[in-house]
Amino acid sequence: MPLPPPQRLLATPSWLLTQVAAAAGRRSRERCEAVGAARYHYAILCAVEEFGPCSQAEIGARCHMDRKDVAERVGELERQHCVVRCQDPADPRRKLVTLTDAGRARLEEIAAEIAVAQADLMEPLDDGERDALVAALQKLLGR
Amino acid sequence: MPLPPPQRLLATPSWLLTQVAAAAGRRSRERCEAVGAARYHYAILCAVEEFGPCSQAEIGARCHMDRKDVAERVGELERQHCVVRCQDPADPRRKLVTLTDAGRARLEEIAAEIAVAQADLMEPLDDGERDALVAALQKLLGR
DNA sequence: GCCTATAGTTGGCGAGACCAACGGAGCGTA
DNA sequence: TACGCTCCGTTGGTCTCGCCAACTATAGGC
Repeated sequence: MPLPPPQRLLATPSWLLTQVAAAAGRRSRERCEAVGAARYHYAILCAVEEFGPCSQAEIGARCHMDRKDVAERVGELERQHCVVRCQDPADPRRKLVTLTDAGRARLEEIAAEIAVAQADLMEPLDDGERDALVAALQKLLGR
Repeated sequence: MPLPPPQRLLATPSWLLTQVAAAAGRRSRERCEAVGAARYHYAILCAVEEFGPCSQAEIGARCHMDRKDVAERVGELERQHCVVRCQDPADPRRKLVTLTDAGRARLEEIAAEIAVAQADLMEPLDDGERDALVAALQKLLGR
């Protein structure tokens, strides 16, 4: 039987967000690990799929990831032949990350797992509540 | 100018939660550090204030913290004379954590900082949206 | 008197967010 | 043209947070 948390914490959005995000992260991580992937990989693959070959800096800016972490994870994806890295002819500083066919298949594989995790997480909410939650989070993010 | 994230991520609650929780955590942490405290300290002080002298195990269960972390943080609070730890006469295994006057003052000090962080975080939302967000998060947590 | 469960403590791990420094390369300007 | 500033990728760290394993001591049921 779970003991109720202190009222102060229950009224503190940052605490609630931390708790729920931890639970959501756990679910997503477990699902990703089931197919041998990490959460970062999903974000990178999504970015490369939607915005085409793009630099690591752009991936980091779009997915709110540190440059270091992008470099590491892209390296992992490259070793799995999910993406290829090649120098940008227009600017040799940049390395363009391109999705391969294997990467596209991998993306859909991970996406299916992620979808299960989301459904599991959001199960207690009805459709209206889910939409409201997502909208509120997007609003908080968009600054 | 912030580049927009991939649509897939924007539609993924767990990703949104992680991002917003990270931003919220950053704000709260900065505010807590301004008065030389950690976020864990606030949770512990809240629990002890609301539920009276209680065991470390109970604090952990209520605040969703690992026993190890509770022990460490309570030790820090004790060194700052914010709480006292004494053996439970009814069960020598338990250590009852009790709030001191200094601890109560410290709690209010930290609470004021936390409140600023919350107001800052939730600024883009109107009252209705805030209530809906908090209610949805509580619902997701309550399982 | 056993056996299991619980409480506290110690030590460690892994994921994530973040920061600092470096070399290489673009770009504007004097 | 040469300088300075900025950006990109890379390496090597740090810090928080959640979590797990092992150990000792004790409670409670059998």
